[in-house]
Amino acid sequence: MEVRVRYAPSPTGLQHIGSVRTALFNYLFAKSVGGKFILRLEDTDRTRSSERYVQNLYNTFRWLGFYWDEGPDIGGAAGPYVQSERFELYRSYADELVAKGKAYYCFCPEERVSKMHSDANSEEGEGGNYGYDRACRDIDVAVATARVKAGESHVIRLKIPLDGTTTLNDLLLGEVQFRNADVNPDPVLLKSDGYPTYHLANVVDDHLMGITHVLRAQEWLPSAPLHLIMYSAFGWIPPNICHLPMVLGEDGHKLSKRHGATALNEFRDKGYLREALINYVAMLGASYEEGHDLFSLEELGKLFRLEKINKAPAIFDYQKLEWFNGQYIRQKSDEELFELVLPYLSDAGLVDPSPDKEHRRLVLGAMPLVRERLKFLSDAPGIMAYLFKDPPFAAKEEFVPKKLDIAKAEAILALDASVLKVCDVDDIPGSEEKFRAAVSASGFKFGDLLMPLRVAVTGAKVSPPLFESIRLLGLDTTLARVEAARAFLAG
RNA sequence: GGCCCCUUCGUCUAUCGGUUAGGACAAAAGAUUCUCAAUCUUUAAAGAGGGGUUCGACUCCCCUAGGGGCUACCA
Repeated sequence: MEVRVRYAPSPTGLQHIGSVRTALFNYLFAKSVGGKFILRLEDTDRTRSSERYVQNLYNTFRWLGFYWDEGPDIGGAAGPYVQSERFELYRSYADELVAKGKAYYCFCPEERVSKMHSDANSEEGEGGNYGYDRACRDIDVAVATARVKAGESHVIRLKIPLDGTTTLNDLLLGEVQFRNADVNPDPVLLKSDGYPTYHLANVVDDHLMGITHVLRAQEWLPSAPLHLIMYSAFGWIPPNICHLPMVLGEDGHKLSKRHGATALNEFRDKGYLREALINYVAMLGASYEEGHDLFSLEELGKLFRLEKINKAPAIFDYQKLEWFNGQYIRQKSDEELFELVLPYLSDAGLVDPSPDKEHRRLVLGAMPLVRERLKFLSDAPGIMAYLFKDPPFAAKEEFVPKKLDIAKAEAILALDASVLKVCDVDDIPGSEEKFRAAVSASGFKFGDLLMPLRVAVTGAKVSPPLFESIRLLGLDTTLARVEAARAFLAG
């Protein structure tokens, strides 16, 4: 039988690390067994769902580069893939459960129920289960049906068995037993607005869409028995279920905004590469081959094994992700990196979005100089600005090598200028040779000779390699900057 | 409070009863070097605690502790 898995987000927020991780694991699992990966939009929360988040979802996955085989935007045989478009379905299935005596109409005002919850939470509880008191469970069906027909506002609740146990055979966790008395007492299946809750919709749709494996985050574990009870109420065979370990922030809590960047578009804007993100996230809570840790999406799809996933939650480590990012940046060719970095340079106003020949030459030529200095693509404008405009000079002290003074720095600059004038700046070893010769003649150290020049040319004590930079800029620009710096120091 | 899950270096992990407990990130030191990076070498760093089972436990079982999640007409 063909394996079918789904990613079923609700468009109530931006795509973030946690949800993308679930999606990725589903995708990799599907790939590893030649199955299908399906997207289903769970937009049954009418107040929180928004089209904006749907677009964010599409954008995110287009950027990441792994996509579903069936989904709202590309269609498929099991559609529609948007739950609001399947609206009528859920009512009829909920009614079916009522007819079977597995669910019931509930007329309790929402305020009564929520008051019950808040009371239960404020009392320093003496134990037992909180939640709905099942007041409507035993209303005569005929009476209840009549009230519904009369138009009375109501919800439909699932009858959780009062005793017995429900056993989940989790693909990762193994057998997990729940006493039915501990399960959320009679959860709502159909809301008073006629929309299903997650519980109903996910069970109905997973069944109708032929989902064979449900991989979801471990935060869903407590509702697994409820879903199992529903499957058996319908008389359906439940899918295989696997609860994935959660991703936590540095403080050990569920990853959220306060941990820093968590939304995928933030990572993209910051200049993370999709390869790095995918590679890192895939390795969070799982292991593949020992010995190396750089894997492409394709390799991960081949190597993925459910059994290799860890049960314990994993802490999201931004530093390790940064390392992956550096690795992938360094793998890029000059041309590839050029394309990646260009949007950042143009956003910073350094180059035109479609740069002229001279700017292309500069940017492309700078790629070998900056490649291993970029942690993020967004570092590019800061590192490369001096290539496009004369640097502002911050402070005179910047020019001064250790143990020297401003007058010495100025003298060094004068010397540098004279050496530069006899250099062929395209000949880097040759130029360096000439400067080394000047070292012995002047008595300054090689580094001391270059520091003021570096600051004059690049505007900072930390920069890409000096001689390469000078070659890119050309002798005229370089000498002009040296003169400007001398004037600055003298002034 | 109740229920459930989890527990190897700071972090991500390897180990499927017998290993000097391995690797990666981060950290520290060194090499290299025109700065900063990158790179290379080296170092430090772990089986939560207590009981069992066993000839032998990180590995299996139990208890304790700790961490996490859930406990909605949100998903």
